[in-house]
Amino acid sequence: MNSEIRVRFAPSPTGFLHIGGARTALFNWVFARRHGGTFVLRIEDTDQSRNTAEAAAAIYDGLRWLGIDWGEGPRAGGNFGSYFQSERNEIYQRHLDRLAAAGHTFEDNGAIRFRSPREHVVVDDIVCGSIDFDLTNPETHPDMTIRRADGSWIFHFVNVVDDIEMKISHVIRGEDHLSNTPKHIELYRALGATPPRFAHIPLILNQNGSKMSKRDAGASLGTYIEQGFLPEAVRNYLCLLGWSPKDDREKLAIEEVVRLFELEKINRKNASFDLEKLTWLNGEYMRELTDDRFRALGLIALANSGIDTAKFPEEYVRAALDTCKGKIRLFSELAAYGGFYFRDDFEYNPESVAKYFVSENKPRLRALRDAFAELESFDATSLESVLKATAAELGVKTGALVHPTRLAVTGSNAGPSLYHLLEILGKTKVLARLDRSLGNFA
RNA sequence: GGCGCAUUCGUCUAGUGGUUAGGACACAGCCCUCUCAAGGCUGGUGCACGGGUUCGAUCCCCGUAUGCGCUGCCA
Repeated sequence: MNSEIRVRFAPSPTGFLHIGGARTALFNWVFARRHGGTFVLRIEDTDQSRNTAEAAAAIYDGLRWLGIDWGEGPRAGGNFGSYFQSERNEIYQRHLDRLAAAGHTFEDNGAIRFRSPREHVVVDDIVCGSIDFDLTNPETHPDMTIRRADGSWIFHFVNVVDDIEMKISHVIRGEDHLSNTPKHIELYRALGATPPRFAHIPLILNQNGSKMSKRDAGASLGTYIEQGFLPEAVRNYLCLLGWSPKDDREKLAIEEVVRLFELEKINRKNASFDLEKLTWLNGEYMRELTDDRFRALGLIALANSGIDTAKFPEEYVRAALDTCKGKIRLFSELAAYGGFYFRDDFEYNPESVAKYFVSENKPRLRALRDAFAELESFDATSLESVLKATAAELGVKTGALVHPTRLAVTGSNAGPSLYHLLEILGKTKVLARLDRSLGNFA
């Protein structure tokens, strides 16, 4: 009975899911799965937030996106509800009464404070080790308020009461709570409860080493969703911040993380969030996407970039997207990489224009354009042989034709395979774009 | 200020009382190549500093510095 693992993620509904909170939730979830325990979601909305339901939705959506499900909590039910602190008033009152009856409280200007026993409290933390906190000095450790004069509750109290009531066995939370823990332990004892095991995990910092605040661009999980990151990549990256399998592997399936995860192996050092590395990892997962999923997510990404693919034949869109798969690390790059398939008004890269749209290339490109015009079958194989034959006739290297052509047709010098892209675009568009570019030469 | 936690390449990390301190991202160069990407190869940068303990410390102890957290009738 004492072996039942129950952990919780207890965010307050601020309207978005902090990336650090997401990792805390993830570690709790992985730990629960590792030990066959229960992961509880509890919404700490004591601060009379107005739009709790909407603000909490950001939390549900973020967790769901990451593939984190909860065995108990809002929308899941459970035997220890409500899972909203705003609906647990009677429970808190009951515990407060007990505390008062035992003489642990006193009133202060209408508020209720908890009278500290003033002892040494040793926090035996799974991650941080054994730490001795001296709470004997009233100057440095004043009695904490647990209920405001207006009747609303203070975090420390309700957090502890809920963890007792919900039979939480392990509290896995950010290291910013480490200094709060001795106070919480005082409360557990005063309430006659055995404190749970604690594990304080390091914080996630910005790339410059500063604290990631709500204002920082990457602080919200939502920004990664919007930019087209894959949930499995973000989840994998988050696992690697403060934890590792110790064998140099980095790309790990979540099942593997669950199999290997140990709180004891969590680092104690705060970690900086490295967007570059996340992007790299995302690219690794992008390459493994099934064609169908890549197409589906690609369509969404293009739509988000204002590109309407609906007016193109299904087969055309499919072929176009397929040439982009494996080439981009992030879906937000898709419009820049393959947007030329769907719009004629794309920008021409100025540096490339200066380099390739030069006078000596004009007759070459015109020769190629005329050769293309005579092609009956506008397929990749034919296009390649015609281009190479033309290059040979002109006495230039293949690249001398490839680069200006690509630029003329796509506006860029980076993109999908040229011959395939020409085939998909089709003769009419290709010739039109070549003609347009020929008129724009320096 | 007080209390607490931390400190291995720029970043994420592996690691040990004796290692050429390993991997990854990023970066540079080369190869491959229709570009980009991927892949292959090569390269540079690291144990914060000062004292101890020890035959020997990146690793153990103490101090300093720096960073972060807490120090609320925020959570």
